[in-house]
Formats: sequence, C-alpha cells, structure tokens
Amino acid sequence: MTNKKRYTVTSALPYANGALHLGHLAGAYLPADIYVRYLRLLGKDVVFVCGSDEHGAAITIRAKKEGISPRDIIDKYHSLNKETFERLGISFDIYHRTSAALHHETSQEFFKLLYDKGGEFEERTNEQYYDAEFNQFLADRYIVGTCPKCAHEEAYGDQCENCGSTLSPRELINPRSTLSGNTPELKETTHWFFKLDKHADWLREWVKEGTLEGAQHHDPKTWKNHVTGQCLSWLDGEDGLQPRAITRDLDWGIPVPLEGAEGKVLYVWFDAPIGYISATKQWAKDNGKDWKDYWQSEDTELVHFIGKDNIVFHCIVFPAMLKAHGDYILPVNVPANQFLNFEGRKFSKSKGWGIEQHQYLEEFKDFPNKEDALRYTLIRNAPENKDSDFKWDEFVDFHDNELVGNLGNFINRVVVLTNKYYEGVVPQVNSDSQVLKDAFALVQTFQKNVEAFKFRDALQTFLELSSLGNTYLQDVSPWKVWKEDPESLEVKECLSNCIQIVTILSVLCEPFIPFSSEKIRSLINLPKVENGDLQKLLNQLQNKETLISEGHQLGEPELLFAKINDRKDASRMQLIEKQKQHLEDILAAEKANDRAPIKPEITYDDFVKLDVRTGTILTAEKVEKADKLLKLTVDIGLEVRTVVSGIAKHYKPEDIIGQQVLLLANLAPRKLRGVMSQGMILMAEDENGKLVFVQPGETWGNGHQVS
RNA sequence: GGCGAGGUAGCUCAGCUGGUUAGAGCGCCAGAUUCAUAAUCUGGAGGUCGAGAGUUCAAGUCUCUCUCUCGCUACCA
Repeated sequence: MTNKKRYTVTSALPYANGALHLGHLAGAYLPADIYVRYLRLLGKDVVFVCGSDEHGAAITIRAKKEGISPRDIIDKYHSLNKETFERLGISFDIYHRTSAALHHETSQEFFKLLYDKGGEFEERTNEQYYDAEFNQFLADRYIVGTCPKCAHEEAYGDQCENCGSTLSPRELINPRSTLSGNTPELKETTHWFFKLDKHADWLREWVKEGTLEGAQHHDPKTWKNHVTGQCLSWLDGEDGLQPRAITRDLDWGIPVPLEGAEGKVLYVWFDAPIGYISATKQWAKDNGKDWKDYWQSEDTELVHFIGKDNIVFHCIVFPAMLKAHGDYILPVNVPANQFLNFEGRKFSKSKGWGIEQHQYLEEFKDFPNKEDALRYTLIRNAPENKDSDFKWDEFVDFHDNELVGNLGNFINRVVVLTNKYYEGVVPQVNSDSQVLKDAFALVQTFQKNVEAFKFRDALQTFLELSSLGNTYLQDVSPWKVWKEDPESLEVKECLSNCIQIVTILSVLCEPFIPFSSEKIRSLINLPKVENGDLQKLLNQLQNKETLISEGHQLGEPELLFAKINDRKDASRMQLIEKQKQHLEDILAAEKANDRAPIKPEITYDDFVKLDVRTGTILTAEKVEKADKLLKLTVDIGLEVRTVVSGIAKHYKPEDIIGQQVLLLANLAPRKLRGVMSQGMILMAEDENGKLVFVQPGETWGNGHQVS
C-alpha cells in the first residue's frame, strides 16, 4: 500500500453470460473487498468499482440459438451477479454495466481520442467469412470444413484437430458456418488494430523495474512473481507484442465512432476495461465527486484485482491504452490470483462440478453463518500464489476449529465471565499491560500482511490474536482467583484486557468477516464498525488509551457461530454431507456412463472395407520430440509395415518386441512427426485411459485376416 | 518434445537477497484446566528439506544434471 490520497480499486468485470462460482469469488472479488474494506477502516478515500461486461459474440450467438434477445440474457445475469455479490457482502461502491449509455460514450470518446491523436491505430482490410442467415462475420472457431491437408471433414477455421495443421478459414474446403450450417460467403471488411508493439519498451521497463519515464512508479518487488513472469514472457516472447484488433463485425456492442464503420463494434478487451472508468464516472455523478480525481491524479493508487487469466490485459494491454491516451494513471499493482479448484478438480459447469455463488447461498440458506463461513474458508485457502483446492472437509475444519473453537469461544468466554462477575460492566482498566502490547504488535503484523496483499497471512495473524487472548485467559485463570477473592484486582484487569482484545478483533475482522464483525460489536454493545475505526484504534493503542472504557455495559452472551460438526444438532453437517454426496453421484454417473454409446449402424459392406491383419512387432523405438509415439515395424506376413502408434505412455519399446497384434492394414498412410505410418495397431482402452493390445487368443501366424 | 509451476513432518503448506539445534496449522500421543459450543492451554513424537554432483568457511536457500507431479501445448488413441 502506498500512502496516496485516494484509492481506485477494481475487480474484473464478470461476463454477463452466466453465474459466477466460488473460484471467481476467491480470485477477484473477495480479495478486492478485503483490501477496500481495510482502506476504508483506515479512513482512506477509496472507490471500489465493478460491473457486468455485456458485449461480445458469445451473448449474441446464445441469444439467437435460444430465440431470445441479448438484452434478456444480460439483464438476467447482471441482476443475478449484482445481487449475489451484495448478499455475500462484496461492498462495491458501484456495480455498473457496459450496456449503459455512459459507458458507450466513454468508450467511444476513448477510441476517438486515440484515433484522432494518430499513430496508435492502424487499419487493415481483408476478406472474412460471413454468415448471411445470421447476418454476421464468423470468428475462426465458428467455421468448420474439410482440412486441405488430411481431408478430415470437421476441421476448425484455425486448426485441424485431426492432423494438427494450423489453418486459416480460407484454406478449408467446403467451409460451413456452425451457426446456420450454411456455406459462408467471403466479404471484405476493415478493422482497426491497436499498435501494442510500439509500447513494448516502456512496458518492459515499467514491469521489470517499476519505472515510468525515468521516475519510480511502484516497487516491482511488491508484484507477485507469476504476474511479473507472465508479463515478461509476453514482452520478451518470440514474436513480442503484436498489433491487436480492437474492432469486430457485430451488431451487439459499442459502435465504432467513425464514418463508414457501420456494423462494427469495439472488441471486448478494448471496451471492458474502460468499464472501470465509466463505472467510476457514474459513481462520481451519483455522489457529487469528480471522477478524474480517481483516474487522472498522481495522488491516486490504482489497483486491479483479477484472476490469472486476465494478467496480460491488465498489465500490458490496458496500461498501454491508458498511456497512449496520456491523461491516465497506471495501476500500482495487479495482485492477480491463481485458480481455485474444487475437491481436486477444475470447476466445470457442464459436469456440475463445483458450486456457484448463488447456489451456495441457496443450498446453505438455513446455515446461520453462511456468508462469513464461505468468506473465511475462501480466504484461508486462497490461491494467492499457486492454485489451491476447496474441500468441504476443510470448510468444516476451518469453521469449527478456527471460527468457533478459537475466535467464537474466546469472545464467548470473555462476555460470559464479565457478565457473571460484573453484570456485564467493564471493570477497571489498565491499558498498559504486556498482553495489550503483544496484541498491538500482532495488529501491526496484520496490517503489513494486508497491505502486501497477503490476505491468508493476515487471517492467520488475526487468529493468533484470538489465540493470544485464549492463552492469556488460561494463564491468569480468573475463575480460580475469583473463587479465592471475588474483589481481586487481577481478575478485573484480566477481563478488562480481554475485552480490549475483543474490541480489536471486532475491528480487524471486519474486512474478512463483516457480518460477524457486526455481531461481535453487538455482543460488546458497540456500534457497527465504520470508516476510520481502525485508524482510531491504532492511535489509541499507540497512545495507550483505552479502547472501551471502564463502566461500559456489555451485551448479553450469545453464541457467535454454530458448529457444523455438532453432536447435538446434525442439521448443518447434513448440508455438507449433501454436497459431498452430490459430488460422489457425479463421479458414479461418470463411471457408469463411461462406456461410449454404440456408434451409428453400418452395413456389412462397410465392415468388409476394413482389412485387419494379424501381425508381430519386430522393432520398436521412441519417436523423437513426441511423448506418446512409438515407431514400430510390424510383420504382417506379406510385408513388414512401419507404424507409428501413440502407446509410448503405456509400453516400453523393448517390452513389446515379439508382441502379436492386430493391424488395420488398409488405412491411408499418414505422416506423424516426420515418420510415415502405414496402418494402425488395434488397442482397447479402459475408463482410465489405459491401453492394451488386442491380439489373437493363441499364437498365430502373421498376415491372416480378421473377419 | 516446448513453455510454466512445483516436489520441505501423516495431511495442507511457510521458509525474502545462502549463516546458529528447519517452522506453522490440522491430525496423532500425553498432560493441565473447567469460564466456555467435548471448546481452551501446555508438552511430545514425527523431516538424510525429490536424487546426485558442484560453488562456498557455510545450501531447502545459488549452478548443473537427473527424476517425478501438475497445468498449458504439440504429437495420439
């Protein structure tokens, strides 16, 4: 954290074509929310913006296929995501949308300014395939056709998956649109490209050294390794930076603000990051602020929170745009997170693997602490520097051990004891005791961690503070002293110190578990934490002032958190078991469905076209520069064939010499990794992908037919 | 094969620019305690830091080689 006057914090704009899952939350939204809430607690001037990214071909295509309008789709997901974030306590100052008129204007102005300035864009005209029925130009992957190299009939416009050739759509024989199935026509079209390449030099210096035009802009050591690494691999990559198209032929998006550019819109990655700016504008308008203070003032720190898939856009492309424009500040940090997996696998919507944010809220609607339980677990195990894994068992452990056993229990002990001994009134205070000094030290460590975007460590430090309280309480054991002497000063001091610690906890936890913070405050009968409260607390600790004064009346004891693994009430554990069962069902279903369905019927004539022969492997060797390929020579009686087979992962060359096999002998020859393969070895594959030779059941001569 | 990340206690992981007996949490074992949601506190066991070589007075920490894992990618089935 720099000591700037203002802070502009952004979270990646979600694409309004679907719901978000826990990985998104852990990656870009929760960390940003924590940082922002922390800044607010310090009394900083901060704006936290986000919103829906609502343009792009995926939305129009889906709309056409479903027979609804793009507007229907974006409205649905915009409200779903906005509302879900709210319910989870993600405290955006504004959740805007890129379909808003203000955003269209802002993007067009931005484009126009770069265009008029000259030197930033170039125009390129070429012919592209066009689907007349769907009335749009086709991206490469929306075109299929016959591969010119291997005659595979389902090759994509950019690549043939059969022979691996890199293709361009024009090379396909019999191209078809995947939208309408029709043959697309070629049409000439013009697009604008942003000359990213001309920005490479200063970008490299900016990323590597943190300097901008000779001046120190940020400390590059504060950037995460994987962020810097990925940027440099782009900047120093084989082809370096290339001009990138920033327009598309589409009827859904922001029209290119130029004469003769009808039917063209700004491409998503040009338009989406500008969404941060337009969101800020709208917020400023609604709140009587000047948006320029937050984007064009050197006194402002800009931070983008994103997932690792977005690093290049936020560390290279968008900064280049901002710099090209000239009036804008650049991000001081882009603390991108890696990915969160779910129970050992990637989130997969189609397979039902994982859980979406709104689903979680729905499934756990009867769980008392659902928002903070989730926030806590996701941060506790956030993919800050490497991919991490969400597990239900850990969710239960973290919740029950740390939130309930450590934090909740400490607070409860303190409130119960104070109520028992002093009717809930804060006893005599000594704000200069050692335990409070220790607590202050932990608060400072906590701050250091948050400011370095180490939220996992911050949470751990937070928990250490709660542990400090438990240990202290145990050491003094006021319940023992009390039995001897109910008027003991030691007991009063101990409990008062504990109450001070609870007060600190109630503030520190607010960025992470805001709902619980409020509950803790009500237990100690203080108002909800508000902006600047942490700063106030720091000053008080520094000056050894009391945080909560003698005579203050606490609230009634009440349990903060309910254990999940509760012997008296199984209901919460059942929620978890249900989730785990759901995953097991998916796995079981996968296993059951693993046998591929029977292919479409063929005739006997089709079958007899195959010439399968018995054979024996004579020699085998690895094919160079290929992990899976073995080059075999196979004796099929009449002749010896050279066959390349993808079995290197399953068999060592020396182990299969003499192996009897079945060979598809009349398959068209094909070159693989430079070796001509004359036929194909028949293999059987099980559900784990294990391959095994298919062979005659007894020793058999070579060259006999299989029928 | 290429690119990237990584192999540190049973599990999940910290260990920055090389420097005293390698750490935390969970789990396990033992004990203390009863204010508290079978919570808490204390102590203990457990690691030749993937393998080998090298640089160095000194290496999880630097260099090289090898090996294995994961992701992307290429080649497949």
